[in-house]
Amino acid sequence: MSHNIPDIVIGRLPIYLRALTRLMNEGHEVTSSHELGRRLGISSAQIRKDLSHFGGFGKQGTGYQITYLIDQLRQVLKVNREWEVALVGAGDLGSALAHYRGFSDRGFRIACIFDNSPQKVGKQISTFTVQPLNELSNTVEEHNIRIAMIAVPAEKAQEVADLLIQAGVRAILNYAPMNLNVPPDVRVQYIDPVVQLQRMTFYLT
Amino acid sequence: MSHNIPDIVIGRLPIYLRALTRLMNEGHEVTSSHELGRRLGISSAQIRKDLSHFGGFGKQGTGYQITYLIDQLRQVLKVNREWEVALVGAGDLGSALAHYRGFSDRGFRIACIFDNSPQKVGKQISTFTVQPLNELSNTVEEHNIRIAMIAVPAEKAQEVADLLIQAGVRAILNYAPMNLNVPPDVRVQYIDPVVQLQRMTFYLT
DNA sequence: TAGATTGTTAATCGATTAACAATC
DNA sequence: TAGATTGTTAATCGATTAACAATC
Repeated sequence: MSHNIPDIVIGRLPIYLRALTRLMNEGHEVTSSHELGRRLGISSAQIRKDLSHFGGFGKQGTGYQITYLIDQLRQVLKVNREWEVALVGAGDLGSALAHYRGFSDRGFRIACIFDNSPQKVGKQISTFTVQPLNELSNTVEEHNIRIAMIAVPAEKAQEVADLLIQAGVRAILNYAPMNLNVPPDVRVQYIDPVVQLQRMTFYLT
Repeated sequence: MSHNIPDIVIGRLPIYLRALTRLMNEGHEVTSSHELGRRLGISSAQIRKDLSHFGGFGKQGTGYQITYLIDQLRQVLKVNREWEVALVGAGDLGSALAHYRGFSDRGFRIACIFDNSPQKVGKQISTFTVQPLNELSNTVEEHNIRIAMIAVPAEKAQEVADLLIQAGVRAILNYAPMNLNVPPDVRVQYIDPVVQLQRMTFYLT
């Protein structure tokens, strides 16, 4: 079972989870590695191999009980609970994230929003009041927050990351278009739409 | 040179390009595979190998002229021009994208925005007027637009994708949290913040 | 039983790394 | 020249796929 799972396998589990949830909402009760693979453009062998790292979740001849597999994957990924997330940056993007309704049923809840511009501090965004950056350490430590999203300009991203890590954050979703330098026990994921667009233009004729 | 470049290599080039631009802005004129690798957490061998697919851009003993390498990578990725992008969805996220200033100097320009809600159509967002979805085909075809961003609810994403592809789009950046079914000559990239968060919680203690 | 599909092993494929001659 | 770094080849490492016995 769970010896040392490759990163790349962990990276696919949320995709499986999303597809399974969709299948469930469409009224399916059971699926197979073939059906899931067809939907995702992944080989059925890979899906079975990936899942086998964590246990035998299926039945020969019939496949996988969808609700059961969803439960198991949520457990593996530790999203069978609600994680509080700190959001730094209350610009257009930060506001859009604050309003986004899609976090809560997938394991996350924004708990606080920070910004250092005087125009933003004190502002009401969704159900939150924007806090100044100098309250970040206290708030994050008090709530024992381990996850943060950075939606500030590139020039500020590294210093914000340093602050967050200092306060105990160990997972960062960085929307600023730059690489962050972090200690080895901190995970970072990046969202840069321009990078993703540039990954496609090469193939356009 | 350019026989059949692995996807994964193409995927790293925009990261190199971003880091090189940053180095340039910091005043550097020359860099090495070691320096770049250190910044990105990538081995120097991999960077040299990746670049060697497209030519010899460096000099033994000294490294890479940054402005030259940037030029070459922009050429390889075909972002040494400005691509017009169609944006579908004028909600919080669509609006944030419309206001984002970071596209233009990296090869992209939003050219039009579509939404099918009566409250949104006709609305002014940034410098755009939101157009109804039934104008999508005409506008996309007229401008010969090849790239689109989808920022609509998950339930609508597949039908919007079908419309876009029908109109000639061949590269889609999908913000809706679901997999799209597209023909093999269409590239899709996905942005789902929850997936990225779920890739990190596994590692939290 | 016949048909289907899992979980796993072994084979294949591809990507990363190490090493070094070439050379600035 | 001495030191540094590239581009490339070969070795290593890891991930994907194919195949199939087990079994529902």
